[in-house]
Amino acid sequence: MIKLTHAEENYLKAIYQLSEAGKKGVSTNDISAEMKTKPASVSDMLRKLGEKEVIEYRKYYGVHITEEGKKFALRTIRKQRLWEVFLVEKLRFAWDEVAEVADELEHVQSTILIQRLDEYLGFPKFDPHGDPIPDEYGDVRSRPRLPINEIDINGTGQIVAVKDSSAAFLRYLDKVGAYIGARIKVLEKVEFDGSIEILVDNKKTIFMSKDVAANILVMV
Amino acid sequence: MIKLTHAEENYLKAIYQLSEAGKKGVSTNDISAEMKTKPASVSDMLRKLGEKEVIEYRKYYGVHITEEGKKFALRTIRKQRLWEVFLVEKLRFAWDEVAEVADELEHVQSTILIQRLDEYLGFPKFDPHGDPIPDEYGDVRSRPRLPINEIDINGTGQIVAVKDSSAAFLRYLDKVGAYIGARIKVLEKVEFDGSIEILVDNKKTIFMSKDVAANILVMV
DNA sequence: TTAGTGATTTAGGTATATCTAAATAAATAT
DNA sequence: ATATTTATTTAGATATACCTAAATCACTAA
Ligand SMILES: [Mn+2]
Ligand SMILES: [Mn+2]
Ligand SMILES: [Mn+2]
Ligand SMILES: [Mn+2]
Repeated sequence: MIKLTHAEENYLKAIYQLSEAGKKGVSTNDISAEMKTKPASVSDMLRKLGEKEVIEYRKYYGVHITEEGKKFALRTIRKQRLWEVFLVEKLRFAWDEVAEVADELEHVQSTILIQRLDEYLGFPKFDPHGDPIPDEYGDVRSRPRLPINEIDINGTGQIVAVKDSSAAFLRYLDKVGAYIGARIKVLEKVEFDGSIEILVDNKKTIFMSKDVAANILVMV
Repeated sequence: MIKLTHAEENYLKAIYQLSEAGKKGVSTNDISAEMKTKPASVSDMLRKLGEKEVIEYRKYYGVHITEEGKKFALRTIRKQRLWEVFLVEKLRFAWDEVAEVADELEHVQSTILIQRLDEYLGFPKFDPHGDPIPDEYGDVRSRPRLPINEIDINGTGQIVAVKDSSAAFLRYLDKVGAYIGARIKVLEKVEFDGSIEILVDNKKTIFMSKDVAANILVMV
């Protein structure tokens, strides 16, 4: 049976998520940026992950995650997101405060711990950022969702997730009053810079840049 | 500010607990046995802990923990015991199943996490094995307690802790029906081998060896 | 089609945490 | 008081996970 270290789990999760985002092979530099380590360290790690056959690694041509690798990555992601739910729902963490702690908790090794946590939380399907929680077999049920900037004028929907989970972005959303579950309607799209005005819960209007809008995901 | 690695935290906790048990300096071999590492590895670690001034280390003469070291050890112990309470109270772990998992969870770095966990658990004062949980300043309020074999015939009391927290011992206690909180009365002490018969909750009698009795702590 | 640039890997180094085997200090027994 | 035993440390290795600097590969632009 393959065993992964904490560092290997972190890299593999990053590789999985980068490959989901981009579809094609993931580059050393992308991983380096995501992991905040130097490209040289990434090359080292890719060799090791290749040997463990959780990625397919061709020098100079980026990596692809294997089926086996996906299973490991999804297991880590499941743990991360369950712990995020725990921190928010049970320990009253804000959604911008969970990243660091969940990034440690996700490495605790215990199958029963995760099963029990899942049960204790009521088998949540989504984490505090709207991201789907894989089940124990690695199945992810993802909802169809669109960034706000791709919604037509007068189109309506419900905020279901954020693409960027950085503390800075999340705190900004808190400040302007955008949150998961909010019902929105697109009131105006400025041709010039793509900025957008939305109505939240039929009460409040929010102006946002195209950049912000692109990071808020809505179910129509 | 001193930073300790996971391994250093584990060693320091072991050293603290061994020195509490024995009072005098702790030997390399004792630590080696407790940590399940070789004496050579312990020597290495002692040098490092000495440099960080959490222990006082004189080669060949064992170690003493410093005041600074005690603070760190008690912080780790606090975290371990709070997580043990969480696992038992919230996730329905048995008291013999928590050791391994809590031994990982105790290393998660987040002051707020522990404060919130403490609050969430209702500020418990004792862990599932009856051991006191230090407060956030490292103060431990320990109850006076005696091993059953030191109680006189017809003496009564309440089981408040176990000295040995190994899964084997705890499962044995489950089997014979001894548990934290049980009210007991010493019915007989066999002169020959020190074995003891007790009455539990005025209902059930249990025979136990002196060895077992010595590991069950009672408040009189 | 080749020179140059940027991406990537390799080489060599540090720090942590372990090990085995050898050396040495301390404790014990004769 | 010395020899033997036991405890402990040191020496030298391995494995992980990083780093910087140098080398090398791949792609692109002339
Ligand atoms: Mn992580
Ligand atoms: Mn999340
Ligand atoms: Mn531990
Ligand atoms: Mn305990």
